[in-house]
Amino acid sequence: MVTMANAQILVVDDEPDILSVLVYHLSREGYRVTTAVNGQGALTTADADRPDLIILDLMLPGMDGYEVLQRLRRAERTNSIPVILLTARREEEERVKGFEVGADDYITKPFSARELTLRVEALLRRAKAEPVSASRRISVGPVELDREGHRVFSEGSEVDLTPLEYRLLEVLLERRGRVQSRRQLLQAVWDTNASIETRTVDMHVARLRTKLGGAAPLIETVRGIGYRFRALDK
Amino acid sequence: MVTMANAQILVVDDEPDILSVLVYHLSREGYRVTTAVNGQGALTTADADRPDLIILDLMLPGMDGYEVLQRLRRAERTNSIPVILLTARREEEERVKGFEVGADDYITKPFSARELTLRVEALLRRAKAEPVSASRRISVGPVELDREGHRVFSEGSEVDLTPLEYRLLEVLLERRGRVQSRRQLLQAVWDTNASIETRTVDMHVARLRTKLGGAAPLIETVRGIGYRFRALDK
DNA sequence: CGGTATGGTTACAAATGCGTTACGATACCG
DNA sequence: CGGTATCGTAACGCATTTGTAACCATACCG
Repeated sequence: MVTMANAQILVVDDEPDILSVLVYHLSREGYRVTTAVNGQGALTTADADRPDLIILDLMLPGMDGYEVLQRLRRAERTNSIPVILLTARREEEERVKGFEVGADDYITKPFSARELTLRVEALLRRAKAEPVSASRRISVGPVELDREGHRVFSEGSEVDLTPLEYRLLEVLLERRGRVQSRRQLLQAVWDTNASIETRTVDMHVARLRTKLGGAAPLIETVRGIGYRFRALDK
Repeated sequence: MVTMANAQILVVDDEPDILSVLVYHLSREGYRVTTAVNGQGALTTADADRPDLIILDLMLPGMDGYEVLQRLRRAERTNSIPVILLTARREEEERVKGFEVGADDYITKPFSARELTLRVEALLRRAKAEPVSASRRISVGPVELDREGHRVFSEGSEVDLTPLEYRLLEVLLERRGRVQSRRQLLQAVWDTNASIETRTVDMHVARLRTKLGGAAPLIETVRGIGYRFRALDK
């Protein structure tokens, strides 16, 4: 199976054994693999090579995985690259923290080769399928957006949005699962570099949230970074 | 080639020579042909026989071709019959006036048999194909639009619309459920890119709304975007 | 535990969009 | 040639939308 052939993957781990296992499996699947053994190297390589996916161990000497992820997410060149966190700890707390900082998926050690490739494939597929920009209808979880009719539904019933809220939701849905910085959202929603406070984004996100309703927050806050629409479907 | 075999064509001309030539060529192509030699006869025959096509000479004794055409268009039973105007004059002005009154095509004398049959075939084909793409009758909620009769009904009773209002409604109905920007409507209703203010659309939408009546607004405003006819049925 | 940063929430003035009315221009008709 | 219908534009006012500031709640940090 040559699913997402030729995708480039950056693997970050300081333990040689794990690193070599990862490289072996991924290469065997046909991926181009680059490596880094610490946070600084990971950031440099990510910025330079712009890999399609990053597999990041949380336990690193010096700068730990969370911080690496945070920095990746802060930089616009790298903040939309899917990241899989790798950790020995299975605790719920870790997962939550990881997702909050902007991870896309999680693998706990020990892992099977099958699990690894499945998750890698899933993420690459999602990233590739992302350009739904042209589709007439976007449907994510309980939210539906009908472009032709310019209407939005949440759990079946129509939601009345202002033009700006509509655009904001549209952008978030198009880029669901990926953290968007306030500046990115400003650029996408408010078009050109309008001189608008980044805090204004918060406002409209809040309004959107209440209008969309629902118990679980569909639009998640990634502290220090920005916002992200939960990737539920697929 | 027996393209649109068995179609019935009414030929209206007062000059025996031309009339016989027309009848000859058309009969040879397999069409059923009836004739009239003046306006009054043309109208009577058209109303009685409901031909599939009318070839109408502009120069007629008494009631001239324009008037015949105008009357054909006003009568519900005949106003959707394709008409080819026949004239000796090639002037642009004549063509324009003819099309304005509702002609579908134009043939200038002298004409070749080939030109005649080509145009006849083209029109018949178009008329026949039409009901496939555009139905003769659109019915959405309480509103009915009858293309044949060029009439509009709201909750059963007829509504008197100006030509422009009719066209606007037609476009909105055809694209019901989809938002149309003012610019899109301008293009669709006013045809060519006439230099018309987008706000003018609002005007006519407002007029349409009041004429259509009804409690719930059938034509919805999508703030910042345009208008949309409510998609009720299906 | 305070203190600080970050995000959520509320309030409000300014800007914008739209419905409406009025009116002039033009075409059509008797 | 006056009368009528149709249409495009301008102008006014109301309602909604929206950006900002201010204040409150919570998370993070030592």
